[in-house]
Amino acid sequence: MIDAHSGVPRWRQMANDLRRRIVAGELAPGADLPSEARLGQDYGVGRATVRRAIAQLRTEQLIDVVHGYGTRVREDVPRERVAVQRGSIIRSRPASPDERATWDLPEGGHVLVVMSGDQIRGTYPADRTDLTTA
Amino acid sequence: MIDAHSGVPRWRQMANDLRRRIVAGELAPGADLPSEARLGQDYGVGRATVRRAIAQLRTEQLIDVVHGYGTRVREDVPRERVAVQRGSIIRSRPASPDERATWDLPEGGHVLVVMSGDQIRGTYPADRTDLTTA
DNA sequence: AAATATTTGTCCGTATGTATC
DNA sequence: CGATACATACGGACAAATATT
Repeated sequence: MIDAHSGVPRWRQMANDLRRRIVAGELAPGADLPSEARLGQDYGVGRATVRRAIAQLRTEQLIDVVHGYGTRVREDVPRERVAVQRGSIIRSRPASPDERATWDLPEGGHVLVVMSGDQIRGTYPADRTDLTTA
Repeated sequence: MIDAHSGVPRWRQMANDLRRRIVAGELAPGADLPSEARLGQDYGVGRATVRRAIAQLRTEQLIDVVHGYGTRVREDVPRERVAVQRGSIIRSRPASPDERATWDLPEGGHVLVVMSGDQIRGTYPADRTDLTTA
């Protein structure tokens, strides 16, 4: 499964393979991934490499990791719809540490910022919000 | 600077401190951060810990890292304004690997997706785009 | 052009701590 | 309490990209 001499880093080959299995539905939403130790055996790599691959899928928000439990394929969350006024400017940027704590956002989580002129009209967690321009 | 017994992981204390220095302007946009080796000496931690802190600031898109060169505080890029039609739905989600390659997005980079009904009207790199609801 | 130094990237092993079951 | 699993942290080694001499 892993070609150590392909020039592609092993952690990336591993992340690519896991991503493919997730997108294909082989690893369905809500399903548990094998443990880090098991993945290391399956792919023939050390734990640091496993964790690098897991970290990648995490920033892509394809999986959720729970300390002491394991790793799960992320399930779709119903998105709340927020109407924005005409003339608004909409921006997506990485959440600050405070914002991550406020909304329990994952690593790399973003927020949607709605502005009017220089005034900030609202800030919303990007992973569970859709903006509508009614 | 680092309290090994505070309960807060050392990499997080380090990331917090570097973030503070960046936001305060002590490390200005475009400025080079010290090398990993130097940071390790300054904070009294190993290289793995330095790299974990750096990775954090990277997902927060506060810094850019160039292989073989070093780490720089990210500079503000002018954002392109894209007008969206009334009735559109706007969503921000993590970029796929293909999208990251297309727009040269950093790890954890997002895209803004503009939809009308179930039709996708446009996809834009979130770090250099503002949407306007004219 | 070429060799050298610097710096980040990858990968491994090991140990210990902490959360969940 | 014990077993399992993820989190933190160190050390070492070599590869690859960049900059300098």
